[in-house]
Amino acid sequence: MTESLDPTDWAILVELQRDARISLSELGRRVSLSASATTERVRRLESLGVVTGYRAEVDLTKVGYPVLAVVRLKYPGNKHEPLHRLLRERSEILECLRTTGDDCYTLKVAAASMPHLEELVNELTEFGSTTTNLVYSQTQPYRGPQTPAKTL
Amino acid sequence: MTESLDPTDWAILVELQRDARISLSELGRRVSLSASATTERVRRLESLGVVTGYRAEVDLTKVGYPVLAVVRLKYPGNKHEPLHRLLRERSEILECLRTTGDDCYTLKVAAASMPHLEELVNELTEFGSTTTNLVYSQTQPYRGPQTPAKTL
DNA sequence: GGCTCTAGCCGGGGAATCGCCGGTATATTG
DNA sequence: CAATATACCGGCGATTCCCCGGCTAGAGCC
Repeated sequence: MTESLDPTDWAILVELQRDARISLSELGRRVSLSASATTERVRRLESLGVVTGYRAEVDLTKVGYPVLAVVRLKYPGNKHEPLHRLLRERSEILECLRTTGDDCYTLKVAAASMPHLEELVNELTEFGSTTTNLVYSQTQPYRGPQTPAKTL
Repeated sequence: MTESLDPTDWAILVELQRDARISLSELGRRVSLSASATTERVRRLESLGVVTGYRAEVDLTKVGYPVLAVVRLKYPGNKHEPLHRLLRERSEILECLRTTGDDCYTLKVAAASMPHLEELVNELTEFGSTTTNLVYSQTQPYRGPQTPAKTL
């Protein structure tokens, strides 16, 4: 905290969200900075925890998981360890959001087939009642913020 | 298509999903391959579209978007262009899944504050009725598949 | 078997990059 | 004003990248 990010930092974040594997020199060129200054800023963003990592994005269909679903889980109990264990074990569960509302958890799940999805949902139903919606398409795979937040 | 991925390809995918900015030499060391063979495989995975990109992962709170919400949108019409335009313009909308079920769209939205979230939801409500759930926490920011799908 | 073709891997060498150091200009502080 | 801190640049050796040719194993064919 709590140095806010200046426009150059935002430019770096935008570029690295677009392509995280460009060289630091190339990144410097794009944000009009020398390579060493760029390196310094990126290191700073990493050590401040602003950038938490770099991930390759994979086409789920092409790696054998063509079925994508959103599963909402109504979880009455308060024993969360077994669920967390399942999340760790099952890399088919891509994302797990704990939310307000009746459905305490919203999960994004990838499956190889409908039987596979059924099996996954069955495992989740051990914990509570589930609502499953299949995903037709997703607009962008993922995107992060591109501009500083307006202070209201 | 449709060369399936061998164990070495999967090892590469796992490593690049964990840290997409390691050098190709280091990646080669981790998967027990020479740098040039590793490069060749990575290029192949990219050109096949298995790897669709590399993204820096950003801490939303630290860049000024501490409020995360799941918004489900019931969209009766079939005019999707205005919605798609909103998605492109508003980088606060991180993800948009079109799904089966009553709520045609499930969105993941980041906001700077509750008033900001309200404004975003108002914009979405132009298109249909919305259901909003705030996110307390998310287990892992994101994760992709780590193993080949079992063929059933 | 013997031949060819191909896929996949290795190694090498020049160009580019990385990591680290010192030096400079501006702003802040005592 | 002096001292410190911040952010930047440039330069140097070590590493990595990129592209090439060569090697080996396996498939297909005669």
